Amino acid sequence: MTSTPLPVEQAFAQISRNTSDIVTEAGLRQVLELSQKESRPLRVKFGIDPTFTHVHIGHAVPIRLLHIFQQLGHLPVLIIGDGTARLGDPTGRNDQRPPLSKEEVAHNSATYLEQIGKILDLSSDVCEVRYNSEWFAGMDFFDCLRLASRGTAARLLERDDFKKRMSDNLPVHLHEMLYPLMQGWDSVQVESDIEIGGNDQLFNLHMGRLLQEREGQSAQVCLTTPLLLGTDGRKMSKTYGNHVPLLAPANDMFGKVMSLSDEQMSDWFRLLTPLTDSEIQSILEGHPREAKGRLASEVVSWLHDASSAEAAADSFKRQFGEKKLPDEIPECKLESGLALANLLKEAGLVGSTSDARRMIQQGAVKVNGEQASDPNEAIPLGETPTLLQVGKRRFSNAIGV
RNA sequence: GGGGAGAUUCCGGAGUGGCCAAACGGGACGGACUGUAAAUCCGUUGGCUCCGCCUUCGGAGGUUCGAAUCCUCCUCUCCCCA
Repeated sequence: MTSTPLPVEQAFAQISRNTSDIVTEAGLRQVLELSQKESRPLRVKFGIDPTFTHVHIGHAVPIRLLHIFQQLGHLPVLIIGDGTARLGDPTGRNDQRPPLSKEEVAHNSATYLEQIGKILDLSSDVCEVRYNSEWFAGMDFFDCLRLASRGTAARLLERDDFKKRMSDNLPVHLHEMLYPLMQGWDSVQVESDIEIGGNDQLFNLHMGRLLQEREGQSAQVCLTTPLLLGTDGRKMSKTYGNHVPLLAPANDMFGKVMSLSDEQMSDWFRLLTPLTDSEIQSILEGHPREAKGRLASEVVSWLHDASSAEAAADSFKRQFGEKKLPDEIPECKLESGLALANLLKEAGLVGSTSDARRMIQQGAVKVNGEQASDPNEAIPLGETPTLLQVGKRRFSNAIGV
């Protein structure tokens, strides 16, 4: 993955295109120059807490920046926060995170690496993966006190979410205040030259600088990436259902990107594809549907591969553009003569017979292409598959047993 | 140590004896339309042997013809004062 180093200014431009804050720009130029002069790869830290299992495409933005560094010949240092996860990052939250069990943390860590591996080359010669329990697990109470003595209450209370909670009379727990210090301590431990984080991480990133200086290291450069909004333009979040999971199958991922609202396209192009600004510009001047199709193809070929992207684009066009059947319809073997509502449930197309009845009532159900209206109709099944369809996206070929 | 608030259907959050399978918002799903799984509009959103029946409102009991709503105990959350 290592390539010949780019001139500093070129690298700088490529990096800054994908960041929202750079602390400091001069510092960034300086480490890039130093790295080139000493031909030493920069240690670029990125920490994630394994607090949940599904990584989505919004999380991919900083990881993609990490990958850009990797391609420039630098060394990503991935910190799996199995220590900090036990505490939980209070950033942006107005309540405490529930503490996670050891088992949950271990499970989440494993799924994280799988997902991140889609974006970043995790081979040990081009990437360093560290678990921060490595240094936190062995600290005793006096070590904690020593760490705590590095920060001041006033400084920690500058944080927005702490400040807000204090003024709203919501609790701010002592251990939460230690979180930024822990993240900063990670930087000291891995001697990072640069740390990347989402743009809500700036405060925590700064702690790394502070602690590194106290320990006699040079302060890391902090880079934050812009926030990628969800498909509907709101903050990307699972509860809004507006995210794209990194592990989504190609067809699904393609469709999800196609459901992006038009206004989001330009950001998504910039933050998720390698296209240049002028290329993006000209794509956006064309038809929005074509542009979105291009975006979807780019994203799918990035996270899957080019041929899946092509296949996904084809089947999307066929299924939704021309309203034809998808190319693969799952089969199920069922008893012949069941009432339609029960048949749909057995085929797994609906969650319950009540649900089936509702769908039929709403005109969503087709049997062999014919709209069905009677939930009690007995459906004979034979060796020739009977095509069951619920809505535009649920299909099954039923065969009698 | 003292005082107070609360646990509701996927989520948030109404409801404080019958009109409650439970408002409203979010999410999800369906239909129409289209430029697409955009946008917009309309509708659905506990289960079943479905014009009727069954099980839900933290857990266990109790009062009542009738309880998400009242009482008792339990579990768990949260706030304020000290």
